[in-house]
Amino acid sequence: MRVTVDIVIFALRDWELQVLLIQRGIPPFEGHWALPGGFVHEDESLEAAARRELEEEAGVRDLYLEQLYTVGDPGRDPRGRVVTVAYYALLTTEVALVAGTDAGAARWMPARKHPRLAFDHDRILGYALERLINKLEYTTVGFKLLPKTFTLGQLQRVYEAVLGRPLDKRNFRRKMGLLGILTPLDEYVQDGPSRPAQLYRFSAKRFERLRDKGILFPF
Amino acid sequence: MRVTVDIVIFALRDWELQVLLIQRGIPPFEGHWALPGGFVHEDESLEAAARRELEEEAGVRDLYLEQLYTVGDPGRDPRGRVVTVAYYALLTTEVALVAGTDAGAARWMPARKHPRLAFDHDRILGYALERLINKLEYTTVGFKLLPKTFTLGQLQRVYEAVLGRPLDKRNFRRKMGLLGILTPLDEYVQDGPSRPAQLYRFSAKRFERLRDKGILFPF
DNA sequence: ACAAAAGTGTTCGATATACACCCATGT
DNA sequence: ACATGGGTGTATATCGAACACTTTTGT
Repeated sequence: MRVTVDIVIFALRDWELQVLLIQRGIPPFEGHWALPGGFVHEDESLEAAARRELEEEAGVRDLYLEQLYTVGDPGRDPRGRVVTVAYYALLTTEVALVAGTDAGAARWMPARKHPRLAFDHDRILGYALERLINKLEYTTVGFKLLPKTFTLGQLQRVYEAVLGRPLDKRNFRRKMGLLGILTPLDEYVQDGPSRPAQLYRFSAKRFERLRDKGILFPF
Repeated sequence: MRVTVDIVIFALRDWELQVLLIQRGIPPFEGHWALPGGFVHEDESLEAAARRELEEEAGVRDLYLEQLYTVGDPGRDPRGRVVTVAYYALLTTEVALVAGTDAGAARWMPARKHPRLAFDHDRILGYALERLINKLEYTTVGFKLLPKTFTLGQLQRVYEAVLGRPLDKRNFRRKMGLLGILTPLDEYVQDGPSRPAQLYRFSAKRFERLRDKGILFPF
């Protein structure tokens, strides 16, 4: 029985949630778009296989990676029995700028509006999106889509892009402030003709402390 | 690469959350307790394999089954590379009374207090317990541990057993009542010397309606 | 009579939501 | 001057947590 890993690679591009897809060059589903992935080697863990594929097919390392679901129906791959462990990955906005530029067949597409995918990859992508939305609300995955420092406006745009709906600026800032997991920096950036915005960074230490006290949610 | 399914079978016995474990008769880990499981056949789906093992090793059918996580580190099985898809199952209290009585090596043990398990099954069991606790709060898995009709006292004991802490009776009843997914029956049962308790059943239709309106949470 | 579980409301604090204006900057 | 995003507070509704007594039955 052959085992593969497929990866749903999410990133924010132009403040839209997108996924990196690969156009298949060989049958089955030749010409169709599909999730990047490949076979698991005999001597590597499932996660190592996923990271290797990420580097080979998207040219990225050091990102957030989480196992999603395993599909293995007989007949899902016309070539024979294949069990696929699906992962999803989150890229920061800077990394996403260079990801997938090597492989000619790779392309970013909107996560909610994309062509029919090969195999059962539509289902996997839908499930990944659902999981990401849920995790956004009770974990800190949102920060994984941004660089180390960011403005509150950028952070809110991440949440809006993933959730797919607008959020109230004042409520969003109050909630983030109450969590106490953001450290303001003495730096300001400006993007376009507007008032400069203060930079923040995610404070993992404070987050761990809160989580251990049971104030926040487990991962 | 060989693929197996292992199943964490939960049930309430004596109002305690227990798991069904199997004592291994052959190396490796001979004599150790382990999760029931076995190899996936070439022509069956992962879930079908899990259901087959449930019937073979525990003698149960028609239960709640949900995929949990997939482990596949090289070296986790000394016999060679094995990728294991873990599931967890919920048995109703009546079914649990007969489960595992055929296989001599099967035994129910408390979910939170059990011997060291073979392979990495301790981790899998811990993860299953965590998942069950989380799902209890935003889904209706709690009902899967009870027969079709039940009293509110029994339902509360299910929640307390899974969560591992006592709940306030009035708050519990009010919350359940507000959800509007319980249908009272014109039947009463009595267990011991006390006032008879009204029977209820879970109303899946109302639940679906609420969920579709976004009032309840997605599965 | 008493033991044991069923049944029933109110108060309070915390949390989520709705909502509008001034500020700093580039053009 | 104006367009653009940054930054700030209050009022209200909703939800979760704490808390005690009466009822019905078997022994």
